Amino acid sequence: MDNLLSQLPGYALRRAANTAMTRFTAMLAPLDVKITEAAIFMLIRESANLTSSKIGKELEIQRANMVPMLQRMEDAGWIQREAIDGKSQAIVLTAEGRTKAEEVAQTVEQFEAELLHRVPAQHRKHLLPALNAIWN
Amino acid sequence: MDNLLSQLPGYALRRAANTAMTRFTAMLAPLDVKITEAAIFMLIRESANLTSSKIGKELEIQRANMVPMLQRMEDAGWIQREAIDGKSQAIVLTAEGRTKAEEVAQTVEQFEAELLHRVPAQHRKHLLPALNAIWN
DNA sequence: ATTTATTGCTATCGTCAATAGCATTAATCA
DNA sequence: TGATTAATGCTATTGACGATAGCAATAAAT
Repeated sequence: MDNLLSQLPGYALRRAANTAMTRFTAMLAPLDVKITEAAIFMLIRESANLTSSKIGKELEIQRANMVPMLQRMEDAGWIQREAIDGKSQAIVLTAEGRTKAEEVAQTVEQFEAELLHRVPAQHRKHLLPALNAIWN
Repeated sequence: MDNLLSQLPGYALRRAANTAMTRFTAMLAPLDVKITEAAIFMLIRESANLTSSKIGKELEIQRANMVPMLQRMEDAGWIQREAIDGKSQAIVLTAEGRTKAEEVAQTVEQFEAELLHRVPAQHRKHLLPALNAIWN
């Protein structure tokens, strides 16, 4: 009965993403970090002088939806805003935020390793290029 | 800058699913059918005497979340409930629902074909087993 | 200098999934 | 058989994430 739907790549994609993200959510929970915040951490950890809209463009998160994310991250003491000009503000990690970012990076690494491990070896190297072809 | 995250299978999985589901949503919109409803249609189209909780188990949708779905599908005139015993009810397609189910199935086929087409040929046959390994 | 684009924001909505709890009925087993 | 346990369908609420429409201020472009 399940055969039916699990023959469909689109359905499998949805289910796989769901399963993986549930797992990732659980792994991030002890850090009190959400998935999207983890992505933001990964980004600003490596690049300085990113603004909200630059991050949004990169992660394809709309400006309007960046606001509460960054607000929470600021309230948590992880990021600070620094005026670039009268319009733009750089999103900068605080000391606490840097620590959190490293913990996140470590969790990401673990999560990604687990994920790949689930995929049979003969399919493993095809996963990333296949997925990237779907959204790029 | 994107290189960073798009090296991560988990991130790619999330983005790919997102892109694909956005596309699927758009394709279903003219039918006034939502993604989860499409899955339900695909299921009850092929199996008779499914109950809400059987569908839920199959699709891993919680009982509580099945309620508004089936309610909407009933209000739309696509399904009917038929008592099996004092506790369970079969979810049955109406005539209108059968038509809708066929349209959905056709849309699914189109969507799945498009999706596979996006994946470079050399990775194509690996996608389904890789994804199924992740959630199964 | 004026028009256009960008930035950050408010407010609101939609989809999907999760949790906790409840009443009714069916199934189990002592 | 009678009492316990499990299953079914439901209400109510919450959370994460994404989408749209619109606004005021500022920067960039012509």
